[in-house]
Amino acid sequence: MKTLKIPEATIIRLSVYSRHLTEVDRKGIITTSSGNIAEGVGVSPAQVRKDLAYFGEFGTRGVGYNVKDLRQHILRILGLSVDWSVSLVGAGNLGLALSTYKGFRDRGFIITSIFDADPQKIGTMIGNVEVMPIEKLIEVTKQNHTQIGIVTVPGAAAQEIADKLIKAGVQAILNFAPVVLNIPPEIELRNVDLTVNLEVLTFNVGAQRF
Amino acid sequence: MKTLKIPEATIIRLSVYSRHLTEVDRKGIITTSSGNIAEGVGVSPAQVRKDLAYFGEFGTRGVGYNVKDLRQHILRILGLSVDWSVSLVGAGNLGLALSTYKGFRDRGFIITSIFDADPQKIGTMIGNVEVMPIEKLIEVTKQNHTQIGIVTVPGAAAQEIADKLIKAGVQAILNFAPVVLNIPPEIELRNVDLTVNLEVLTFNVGAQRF
DNA sequence: TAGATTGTTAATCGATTAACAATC
DNA sequence: TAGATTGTTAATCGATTAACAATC
Repeated sequence: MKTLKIPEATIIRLSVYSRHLTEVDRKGIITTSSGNIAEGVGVSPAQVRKDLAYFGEFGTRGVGYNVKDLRQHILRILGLSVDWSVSLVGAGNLGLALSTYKGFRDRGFIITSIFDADPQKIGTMIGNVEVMPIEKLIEVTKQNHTQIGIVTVPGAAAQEIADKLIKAGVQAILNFAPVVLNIPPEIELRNVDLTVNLEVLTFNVGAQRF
Repeated sequence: MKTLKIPEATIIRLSVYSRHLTEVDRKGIITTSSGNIAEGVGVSPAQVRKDLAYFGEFGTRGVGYNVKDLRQHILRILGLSVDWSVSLVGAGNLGLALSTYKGFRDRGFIITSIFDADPQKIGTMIGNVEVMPIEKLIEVTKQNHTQIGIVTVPGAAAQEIADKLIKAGVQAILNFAPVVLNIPPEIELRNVDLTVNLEVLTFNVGAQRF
């Protein structure tokens, strides 16, 4: 099996392209080009073609790309031709926000279970999902064959929760806790670090100092 | 003025190093090394030294780094030796979560005003900040000399809000709306794209296909 | 001094950009 | 055919890693 390594930046851009194509399709436009896409998302046309070239030939020389087709191809590449079951751990404000975030369901991410340590929260409903105690995390996540865990607990609890999620068989974790998690290499991990993002901004605002 | 360009990846890592050093300092440890830091945050020692070398010499050969000193140096580099005023626009669940996020205040990011388009929300309090109408955004943000805007409105409204923030004089925008914003080059912009992050995970989980 | 660890240079690796032949 | 646009190769640019002299 060919394991050509693909830049992560390419994957991020593909996700953005697909969202752009959804918009373009909604406008009823049939055909587009690397130049159009590039303009729509703020990259170069060569970048668009290079990114797509990792996965095949989706266009027609002299013509461009069929919008619907290309969109479908990219969704399939990203693994979005099927739904994904997600366990969310930590029903604080951020967990609540993510649980009710429309964008996830639109892309096929279904939050099938929510867990929290706070007895006050257990049994309450978020959307149509009941908040369950952490003690049920492994059992329920296993039962649902859930592939993805989202961690929105405080930093101090995050490693323990990640360990439980992995024990429950998830293949990927999206971590919002501001800590470096220790995770076996076969588990996919991404960190969304809210303060780090602000700090890149403040560095750049003052960057003329260097 | 020397304008040595510094990789964005370096800035992100510096932020993580500083957080790690806060922990180490809390444990009462006086001296550390690039090897210790590297182990703590999951990078190589050479990477740590290289990142620091962009900004000066902070260590002692044969000895290592003073924890408190290095932490302070990094915070200053990141622009965190002063507080930053933040305007948050969009008081939905995500806006609420960010408004009450302890981690921001801990690093010197003070949310000084919150705006929303929903008349139902206007006048309600989030923490000790009153939700104001969008019509007041420019005036209040200017008055406060706010440097940073956080956008947590729906995608369709995001560009308009970004324009207003820029008109109000912010220097940086953290955008959570899943759209590509059009922003003048002198304004710093970072996008936190929640679905894109999940999609990088699903791609990687299925990546053996390529 | 001997051992440890930095700061820095050179080598490697990887990603982006530019150019253009292929082809609709 | 002439014009347009892809797919792909080569050139460039940038970031990471490895190695080591400096030095505490």
